[in-house]
Amino acid sequence: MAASSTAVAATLMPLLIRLLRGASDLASVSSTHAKLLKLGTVSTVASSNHLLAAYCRCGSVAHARNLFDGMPERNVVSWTALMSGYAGGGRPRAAVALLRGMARGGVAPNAFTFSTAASACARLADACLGRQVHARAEVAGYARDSVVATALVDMYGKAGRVGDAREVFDGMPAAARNTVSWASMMSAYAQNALGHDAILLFAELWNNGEDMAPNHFMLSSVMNACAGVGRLGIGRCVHGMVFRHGHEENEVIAVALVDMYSKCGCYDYSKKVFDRIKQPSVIPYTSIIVATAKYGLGKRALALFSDMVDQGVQPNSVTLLGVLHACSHSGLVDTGLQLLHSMRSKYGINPCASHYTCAVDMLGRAGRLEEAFKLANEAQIDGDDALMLWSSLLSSCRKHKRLELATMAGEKVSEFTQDVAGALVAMSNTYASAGQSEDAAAVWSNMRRRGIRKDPGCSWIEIKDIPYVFYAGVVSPASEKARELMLLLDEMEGKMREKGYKGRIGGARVLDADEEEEEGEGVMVGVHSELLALGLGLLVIPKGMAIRVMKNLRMCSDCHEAFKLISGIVEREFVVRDLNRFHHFRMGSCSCNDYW
DNA sequence: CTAGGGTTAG
Repeated sequence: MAASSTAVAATLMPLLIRLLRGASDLASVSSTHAKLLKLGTVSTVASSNHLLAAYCRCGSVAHARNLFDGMPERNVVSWTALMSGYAGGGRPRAAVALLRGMARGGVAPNAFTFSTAASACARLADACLGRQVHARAEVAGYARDSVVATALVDMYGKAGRVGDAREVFDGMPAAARNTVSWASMMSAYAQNALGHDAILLFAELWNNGEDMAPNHFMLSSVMNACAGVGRLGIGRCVHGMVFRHGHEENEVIAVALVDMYSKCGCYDYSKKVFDRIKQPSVIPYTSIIVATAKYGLGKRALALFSDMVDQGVQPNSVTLLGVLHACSHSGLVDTGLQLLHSMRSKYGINPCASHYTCAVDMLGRAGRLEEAFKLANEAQIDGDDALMLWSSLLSSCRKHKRLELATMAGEKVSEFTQDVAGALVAMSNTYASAGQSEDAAAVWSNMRRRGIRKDPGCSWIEIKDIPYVFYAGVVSPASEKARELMLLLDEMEGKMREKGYKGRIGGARVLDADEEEEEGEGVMVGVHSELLALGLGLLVIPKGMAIRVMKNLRMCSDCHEAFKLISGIVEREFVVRDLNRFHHFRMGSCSCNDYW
């Protein structure tokens, strides 16, 4: 009798296990669980582990936990399965905490455990916790395992510690570095605004002739890097690889391409790629809407949005932000306000800080500053989000020369202690443009006293696939080209004077090779970096080709004016990507119609 | 039986 029931169990078990592996819903896992209980075999560690994993896969960590708690014996697989369940179920902190639990239970973690724990830390973007996991993995001898090390690279990258990520990557045995490891290191760079380094690493992999076909993960990471830094040349080359390796139907790749072309100043290509996507989901739609917004094509962005809704695609919070941006950059202020106030009822999305900031910016840009202040106060935003909101108001006040309101916004800003550099510079510039240079200088000396430094503004231009970066007021290294560049800008300045231009674009210093750039001493900086980049473009990019310049800050109105004039003088097209949007200069005017 | 990577915004 007993022998026959054991025999039945032995034949049924593999079947039930197979059933579990294919199960994706709670009901079928539960019913298999019941059958296993009837057979009396559930108490073995292996069958319980199968059940644990199945509960986690179908998203019911609570059931998994119950089962786990009732297990008389647990091994490393049981612990790791549960950990993976927590990590995937949006409770990464609980996942990592299990590491301590298993130590108490006397179970030794393995490579699976550490990679799961590291990936949980990545989700948390918590370098401190991640470092502890790293240390434990090191002690246990798993830190150089291919998967564990790759998870650590990803973790450090997501936690903003690129240097640590690179250290783990470099410490891996060469044989352990596979496509995933390389792709993870590239995304670590790309996600930390170090796109040029991501591209260099990609090139390194390429030039070493490693026999590693780029998969769609790697290609989208690199494409993302190209988008971030506006490297059209490399981006096109990567597009070619996408074709050669047959990834052009992949939607994630297509989105990366849409994004890359739009951020490199090629809206038309971006739109072409988008139009080839068969059934675009919310992300490609959002991407093209944001792109359209950045080119100042507000009406077109709104049309794309209504297409999307007609197709039954649910917008998300990012989509609505994109649509608000479109309204903002095109002066469709009342449409934008209606959208803000109806997004909850129409699309079920609660406006959050970024939506309010965008709307406040839209009102401010349009000069409706009283309304902007009212909305800013009503929105009840606090924390770091509030800094963004008030900084944006501050720059609107400056643009519309409303010093009294600027001071109010400035007071709000000065309550913050972190990341205030940008706002303080805006405040100083506000005083400067109102002619109060002493107040402006006071803000600077206050910043110096508090040790607050601002990332310098810079611009860059890609020439024959190589980026050239410029900082305000200086050209280096000293070379024949540098001198030619200065002469050209002087010449342009002269021609612009005849057309009534009052700014100054020549006279940057040429730095000698061994000379270090000094700290900016005061409010006045020299020639802005975008003009230097433009000058190089004029020197070396053949006539007939558009010159594309990228900048890490917003374009100032003097430079904007200069670009317009020069486009008329030399009869060429320039595309400038600034922090927020694109400007397309042609025949003396700009696509933004001076509204930005 | 348990593990790592990619897309939209800021």
